[in-house]
Amino acid sequence: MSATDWLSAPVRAGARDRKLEAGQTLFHAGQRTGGLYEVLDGKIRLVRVDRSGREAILQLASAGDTLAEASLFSPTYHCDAIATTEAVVRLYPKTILLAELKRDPNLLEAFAAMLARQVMTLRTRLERRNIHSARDRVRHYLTVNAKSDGRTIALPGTLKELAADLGLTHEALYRTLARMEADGEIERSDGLIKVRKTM
Amino acid sequence: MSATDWLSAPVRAGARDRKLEAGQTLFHAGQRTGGLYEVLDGKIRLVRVDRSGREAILQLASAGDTLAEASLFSPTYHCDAIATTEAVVRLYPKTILLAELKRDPNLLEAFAAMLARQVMTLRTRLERRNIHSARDRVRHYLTVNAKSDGRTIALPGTLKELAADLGLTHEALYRTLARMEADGEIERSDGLIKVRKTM
DNA sequence: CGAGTGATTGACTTAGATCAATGACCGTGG
DNA sequence: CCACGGTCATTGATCTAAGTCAATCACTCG
Repeated sequence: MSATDWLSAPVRAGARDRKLEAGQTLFHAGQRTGGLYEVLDGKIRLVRVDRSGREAILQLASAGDTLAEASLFSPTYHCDAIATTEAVVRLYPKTILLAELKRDPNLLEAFAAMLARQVMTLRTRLERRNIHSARDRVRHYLTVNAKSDGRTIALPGTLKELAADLGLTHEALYRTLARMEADGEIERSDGLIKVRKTM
Repeated sequence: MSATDWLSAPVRAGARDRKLEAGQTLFHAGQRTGGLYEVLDGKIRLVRVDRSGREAILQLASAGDTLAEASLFSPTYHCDAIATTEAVVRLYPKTILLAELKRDPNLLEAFAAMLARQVMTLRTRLERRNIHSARDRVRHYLTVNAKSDGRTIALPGTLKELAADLGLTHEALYRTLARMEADGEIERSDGLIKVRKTM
């Protein structure tokens, strides 16, 4: 389920961990690419900085996320990576990883499959952001993430995290869920949401 | 630059085009996967339908977009694909494509590279949606899409399309650009936007 | 020339952001 | 063992930016 479980033993063996202080730079634009990073702890932000010093965040990676996949296929980085908090990252060096991908077609296929899945879920999340109403956005999340029974949804983390994922403030999400529950559209119990039968 | 220029000649040779009327189904969930689709004309929506018949759009694919990459690695589809308008799609059959990917590591690498790039741009667009202010969202777009001079941005299509990409109504975008121009932050000329030097 | 679309601006409304406060819970260190 | 700091969950009040509705002008295309 994790973003890196497709990696083979030889690649894992070559991994190196690195600890970063808050504010420390992991790499910057123009630098030679090192490989694939996995965030083990903390938060790393990938940013592009324009002439006037404004930062545009390209990705905010938290524990479990992977970063700079595209850098595997590029000689240099095109953005800066900076630790937003104290953080630990794991580097799978490009040389080993690319060699392994070349040597082992199954690994490459697993890599491609993982990327394809990511593309799919990212597109879905982006599509969800096109929905303006908070309630409909929650409904979209619920129908997309329902288990096989089509009714039950397990919340992966806190509601605050879900709110961030949905692009809502946590207050807005709390209110929306409260209203949906009051209207009998959903039922809540600890980490679960059940959608009531709509007839 | 197109989403399919990584495809090799043998794969292209096996492609088949198909025309769809508006409302017609391309495939539905549970059906055996056919391969990789490219939208040549019109719009196709990928939807998951819940018990009560509500549709949740997973992707809205327009001409030039590719769809169902992940289905290459799955035996059955997990959503429905329906033509929203009259449309033409090109199918690169799974059997040929997978065989070619297996046979030709360079092709597989090109495929992975394309997917990795897509992941990157999708993440960037998603990150942009986390910005609430219309003006800051436009600024994010401008800094991310600036040419090498860091000032000039070529608009790929119409402003309406850009507005949709940014997750704004076209009115909101027009107003925001007008205000930014009035404030001297940008200059506009036909299909170009220039960011004024900020000191 | 009329239909269709993009660009633009105005007026009005509202949903969600923002600010603020509270209670529950949890781990921890004295 | 308990007080304390921290975070999550929740709700209230207020405000505003962006959505919605609407009208106009410029263009293009058949």
